Amino acid sequence: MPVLHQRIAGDLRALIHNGTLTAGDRLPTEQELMASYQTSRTPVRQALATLANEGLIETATSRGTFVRENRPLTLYGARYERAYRDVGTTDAYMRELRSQGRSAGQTFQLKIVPASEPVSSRLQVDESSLVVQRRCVRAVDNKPSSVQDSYYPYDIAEGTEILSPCAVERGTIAVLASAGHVEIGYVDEIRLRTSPTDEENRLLELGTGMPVLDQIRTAYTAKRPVRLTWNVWVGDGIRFVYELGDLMAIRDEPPH
Amino acid sequence: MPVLHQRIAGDLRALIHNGTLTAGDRLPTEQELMASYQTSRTPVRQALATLANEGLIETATSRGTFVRENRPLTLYGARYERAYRDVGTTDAYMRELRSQGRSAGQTFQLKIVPASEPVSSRLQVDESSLVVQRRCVRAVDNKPSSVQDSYYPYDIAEGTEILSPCAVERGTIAVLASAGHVEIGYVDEIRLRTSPTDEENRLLELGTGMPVLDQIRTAYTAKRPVRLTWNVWVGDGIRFVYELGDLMAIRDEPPH
DNA sequence: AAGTGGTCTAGACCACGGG
DNA sequence: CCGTGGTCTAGACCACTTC
Repeated sequence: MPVLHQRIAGDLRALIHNGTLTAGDRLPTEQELMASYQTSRTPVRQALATLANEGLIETATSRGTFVRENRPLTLYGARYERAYRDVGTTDAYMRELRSQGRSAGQTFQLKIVPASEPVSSRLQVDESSLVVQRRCVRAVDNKPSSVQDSYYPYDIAEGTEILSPCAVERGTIAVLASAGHVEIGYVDEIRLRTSPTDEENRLLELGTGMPVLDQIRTAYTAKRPVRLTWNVWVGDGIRFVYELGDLMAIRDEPPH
Repeated sequence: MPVLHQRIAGDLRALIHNGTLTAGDRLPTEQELMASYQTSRTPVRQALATLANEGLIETATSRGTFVRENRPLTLYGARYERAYRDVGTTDAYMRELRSQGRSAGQTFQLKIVPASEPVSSRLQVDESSLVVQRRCVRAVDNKPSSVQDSYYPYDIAEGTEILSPCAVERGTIAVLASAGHVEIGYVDEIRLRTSPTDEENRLLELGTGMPVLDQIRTAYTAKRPVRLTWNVWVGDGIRFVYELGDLMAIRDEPPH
């Protein structure tokens, strides 16, 4: 038999899962829960903390506690026979998003910075040599979804649109390609990070305890790494899909 | 200026990051922290809860609070030109683990079960038709690391070693191949799950609030899906790496 | 002004682990 | 038996939002 705070959390979790409470709904206040369960504030708050941790609810100081929306975005890290095929028409991410019927928003920012360690080692440049950083903070359905930092060695970005401080319509991969830097492959790393930076907390509006997923893509030409794209996603807001091998006839979407 | 519980958490976090406290060390007791900070139990416990959430520490009732070890395992979801090449010698996972200098342990279990929804839709079999489930609970460096459930349509497993209730030395992919079911590709899905099941909590010894990562691999022959391997990893214990495209000369390991 | 969640105090009892 | 963390009580003050 679970203890009180677990029972409270379980009851509320059930209300959310069975649809009695849905995205955006306000939960009972702490006072109301204390009254319902004839208890003090501690177990009520512990129950709410648990649910907040699971990403089911979010608390808004002075306003209340609300059911959190969660429709994870599906991102194809590799799609059979599509990699580098339809590059150059428009940004692949925006296209994918629209095909899933989601609304998108983004802001751009350009910086020239010294390469920090994780960047320099992957781009195989000296630490603190200059790299171009293009930051893109993206929202899906009007909620912050990811912070993307793309890094380019300065000698490669020089003289191209990569140095323009706004979104490049045809995509930066196409820009690099027409400058002679044709990407032929990439390495994706994916890992969980449980303690986001303060900046990520602010930009992504992470609730208490929500971890992030790092997706680090190092892209190569035949000669060298030319691009490092570091995506930080709200942990429960993304699903990665990699299609690999000679898949051909099989063309179903992976389920839910 | 942060509030008290944030200061306490920050101080302890610093002690862990700078190496004053290392894996397995015991933290000051709650009483000691209350004395150090001249405060009551609440902010101390909140600070410890925060760190537990980040996976930095774990609490052991009646014994104390300890610094948690965390050396994430690197798992190659796809490695250029290696997929399906050296299959058939021994289990790929064990080989990879040994090459990273980690010790491995695993337990097996065989069941024949009706296919639940997420399994049936991916294997394209009727819901609640029979599938073979091979469960493998894996430990790395003597700590639970992942629960792997592999599912096979019954008609495919029938008459092969897949139905043997112990580890198959040459690997199940080779077994299927010699029975005429040659895998030609797979689809990997990766996502975060913030509320693990009670069973996962028990098997993986997840601390409070530690999420898990689902890695769901659906493998295909030229005709149909033949295998579904569902890995559940301790959230901060794994790093996935996918190498894609025509990478050839570039043969550095991705950094830490 | 009233109500909300965030923070903190100062206690209490419990189950459990180790000497 | 004593110390540990887990749970709970019964208060308090604050900053902030909403009315």
